[in-house]
Amino acid sequence: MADDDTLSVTFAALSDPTRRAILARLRQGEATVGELAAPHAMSLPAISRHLKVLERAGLVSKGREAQWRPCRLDAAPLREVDEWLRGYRAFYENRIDRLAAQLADEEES
Amino acid sequence: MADDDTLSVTFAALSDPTRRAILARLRQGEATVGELAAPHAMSLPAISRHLKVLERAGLVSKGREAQWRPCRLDAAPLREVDEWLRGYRAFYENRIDRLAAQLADEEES
DNA sequence: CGGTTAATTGATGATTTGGTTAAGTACAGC
DNA sequence: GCTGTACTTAACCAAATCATCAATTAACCG
Repeated sequence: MADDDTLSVTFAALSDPTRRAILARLRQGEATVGELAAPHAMSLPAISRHLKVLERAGLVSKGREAQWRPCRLDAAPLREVDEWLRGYRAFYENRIDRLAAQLADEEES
Repeated sequence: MADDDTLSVTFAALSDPTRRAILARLRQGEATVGELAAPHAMSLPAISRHLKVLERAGLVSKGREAQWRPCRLDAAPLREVDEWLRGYRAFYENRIDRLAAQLADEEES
């Protein structure tokens, strides 16, 4: 990861497929740590730590209900990712259109 | 990083501010390794490695022109990020609108 | 109280990351 | 061919990451 700026922490949190799977699961609603761990061939402590990474990135928040820690998605940091991405959108959108336009230009000359 | 799926590699590459700065610089057009290194208080080898990370992620490609390696932005992987993000857009967009709606509901009841 | 369940924390270890300096490669030009 | 410029690779080191199992905390329940 290296730095602690929001974007770096967010991207780092998203760079692990297990963590992205957890986020995907949380779109369907709250889930306990155990429920989140179930689909993964991984120990519970490992999932607990992945959740801590997501929490530190502000992507997940945990409640306390008896001995359960219901987790829920907190997507706000993704908006920053979206805004960052916006600065690059022109470079990857309509790629085919722009390629076609370029080819047309070449043909004209 | 951990895994080698495209999205993981891309997010990992983006999780470093130096690398994001390099991408930002490349939006303005091609640049040599030395030119990319100049703004950073960091040795040239360090930048060279950052570039290799970006290359492996498919975000940058290098040419060869005499002893220079002109680098250019290759934004295609960012489209995948955009697509991934799309699945979460509903959770972070119109946050204020949805909050207002929720408050209105509460007031009604 | 004692036992079970849910989850976190500690200790450990392998691997990766991100930086350094020093040496090596490749090309340009005198 | 020699020298300087551009960049990469090698060797090394410190710190972070990601997993493990074992121990701990905390709450419920009979």
